[in-house]
Amino acid sequence: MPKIVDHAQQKIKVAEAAWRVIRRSGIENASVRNVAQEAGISPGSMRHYFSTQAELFSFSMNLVSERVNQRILKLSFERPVPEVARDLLREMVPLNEESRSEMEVWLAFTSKSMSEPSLRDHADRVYEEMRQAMARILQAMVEYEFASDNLNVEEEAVRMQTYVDGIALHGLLYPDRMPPSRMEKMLDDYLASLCKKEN
Amino acid sequence: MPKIVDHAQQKIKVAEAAWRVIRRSGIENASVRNVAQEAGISPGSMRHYFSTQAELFSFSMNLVSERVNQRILKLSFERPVPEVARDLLREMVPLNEESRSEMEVWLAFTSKSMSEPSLRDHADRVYEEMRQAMARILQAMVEYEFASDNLNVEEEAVRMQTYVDGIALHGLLYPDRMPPSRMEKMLDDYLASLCKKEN
DNA sequence: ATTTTTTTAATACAATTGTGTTAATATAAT
DNA sequence: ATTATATTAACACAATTGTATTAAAAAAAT
Repeated sequence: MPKIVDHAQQKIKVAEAAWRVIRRSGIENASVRNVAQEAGISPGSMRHYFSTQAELFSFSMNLVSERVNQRILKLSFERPVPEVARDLLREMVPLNEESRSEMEVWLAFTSKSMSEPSLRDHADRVYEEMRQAMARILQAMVEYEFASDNLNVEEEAVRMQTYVDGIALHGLLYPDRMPPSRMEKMLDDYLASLCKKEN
Repeated sequence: MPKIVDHAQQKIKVAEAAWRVIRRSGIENASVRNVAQEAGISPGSMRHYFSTQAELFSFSMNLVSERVNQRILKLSFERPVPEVARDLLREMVPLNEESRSEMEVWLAFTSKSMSEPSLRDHADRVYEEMRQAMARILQAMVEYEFASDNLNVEEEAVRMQTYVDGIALHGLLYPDRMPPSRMEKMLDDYLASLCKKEN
């Protein structure tokens, strides 16, 4: 009957507008009206897709992690494990404008999640998923004998995540001293250090 | 003549109230009125110490880094370099409630600084100071032959800072998997890796 | 005790916020 | 063309925001 618009697509359009507002002016300026204007629709209209601001934030935060997830799942796993590991880690630091944008927004949401339990749940879930992905690739490195079987996989996964997130944070905040080339080198060096037996 | 109150002390009292509000409810709720109430004074009264909210934020952010600085300067430097290095790094991660509180607030300000140039300047300055402190301790480790003189001090300082900030971030956000004991171990392991010659 | 000056309290104001409500519009099926 | 309905625009409302102003209160010097 009426004007059929892709509901899901429209929500994504609005969420991406929210990202742009957050990047440009901070999450404290991501008001309903500002996001609607950025999305090119009326504020009242936006309420049709997100009846509350909390919903919009939750959806926008979810969409960030989903995008990263999709890129990771799109990686080819039919390759030597070290190559897969390298590409996996590279998806978790801001190497290009797209991932940089996502991670700036992610940092804003993560920071807000410290005092917002609803966002906190999602942040924790994503943290766990990432850690598990890292544990799996480490396990594979051990099984294919690229890494020593002395390696404590679970413990190393936490260390890896800490290391990678440190690189990502500095890549975001201090890109002059931590440009993409430096991030890649630090990731490569780290993976190389894992490949030496008996570390 | 009139009621003499320690102006500087009062500003600190207000800034610390701002910290508590930021920790409890996020920086977006650190309004003039909320902070004044937390400090136990009237909103109009607070304007005598901070005529604008931007001033309050700037002062509060400065106070955080000053506290960390003061603790670092209070360290005894008349000791074996590796001990000094260990204690220096331990001041840069949330090992106790005091530093945890400071760093939670610091993360909030740092995150806000991404879209607030005024705060950004201070964040960058502190980043440089910390990196230089790390470079100095690394230089000392080389000079006293605890570390190989092959070590590129400036490059390693960036790596060290990235590593330490990663630990601090995970200590803040995921204290279950990154408790103080784990942070200490990761710092110790890192320093030990520097002490092996020819790395 | 009086005076001087800092500090506080109380209000005011326009702007912006999140959230509702309601009337108008546009679109696709009949 | 008519109709049914999804979509939009416009406005309303109370709450909160930063900032400003003004009168009351408090305290220390004389």
